[in-house]
Amino acid sequence: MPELPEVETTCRGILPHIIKRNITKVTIRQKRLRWEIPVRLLQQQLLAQPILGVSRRAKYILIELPTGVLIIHLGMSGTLRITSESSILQPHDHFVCTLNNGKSLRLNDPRRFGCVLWAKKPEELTIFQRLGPEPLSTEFNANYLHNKARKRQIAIKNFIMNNHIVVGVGNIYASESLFLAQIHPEMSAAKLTLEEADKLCRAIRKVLKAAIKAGGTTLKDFYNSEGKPGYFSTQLKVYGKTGEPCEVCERPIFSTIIGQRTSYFCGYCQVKR
DNA sequence: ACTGGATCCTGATCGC
DNA sequence: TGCGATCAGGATCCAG
Repeated sequence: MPELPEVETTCRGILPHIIKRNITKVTIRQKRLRWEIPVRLLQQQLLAQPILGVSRRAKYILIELPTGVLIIHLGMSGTLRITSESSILQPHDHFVCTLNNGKSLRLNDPRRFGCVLWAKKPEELTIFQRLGPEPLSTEFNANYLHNKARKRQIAIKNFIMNNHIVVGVGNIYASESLFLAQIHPEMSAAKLTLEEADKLCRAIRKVLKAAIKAGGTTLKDFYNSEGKPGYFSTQLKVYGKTGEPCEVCERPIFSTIIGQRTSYFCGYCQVKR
């Protein structure tokens, strides 16, 4: 799925096409996503109102209207694209907003792990209240991470992928960040020293910023709002590189399953302890 | 309060 | 070529 950089790329891509436009039609072809799309509520709330802004919180895309916020999550396989209003609907185009500029905003999500929600204010939703800090904010720092990690026996990789701890770090960028910070993904979070926490925070920020700059990572099916891929995959150091030489020490990259997710690391640069 | 595992889906790929 | 097994970028929920 889209991790934070892909969601950020999507937000930036759709913004100029939808800002200040009105939604003239809402089409919901499949309402059974992660949570059922509130069809009637959206039909009531979205029509004939100007879109005031587009932003992101965690991996949620927030489209602000005068009476509330349309909240979209892309799940594992979702894309949100701008197309011409007349272009033919594709399989898995579940949710479509037709705009008064001849364009459409389309959520396509084959696996249907995404969601479309409505809230007066996102903060009123439980799922938003539980979210940890944005990784690119000052709130996410060495002291915060070190303090949260105390007494947590879970593997550090799972820990940083937990959106109650910090948002936006998914399976790709977790592996990449830990490689950059030279921390073994299976190390228990409780062992994280303040120094390592600092290194890890910086690594997460660096990786995410670089990925945003590159327009995200396209493995196979991430495309931005204009249908183009992201180019961060050329900068990946370990993700998907089992057996290939580590860029630093030239020993082979290992992969293993941690918390049901494949994890990639260098067994030499990221010493286990 | 934490932790690991199951779970929601479709589609691509791989081995036989 | 066909078919079943396995694996995917997420995150919630549930049992222990």
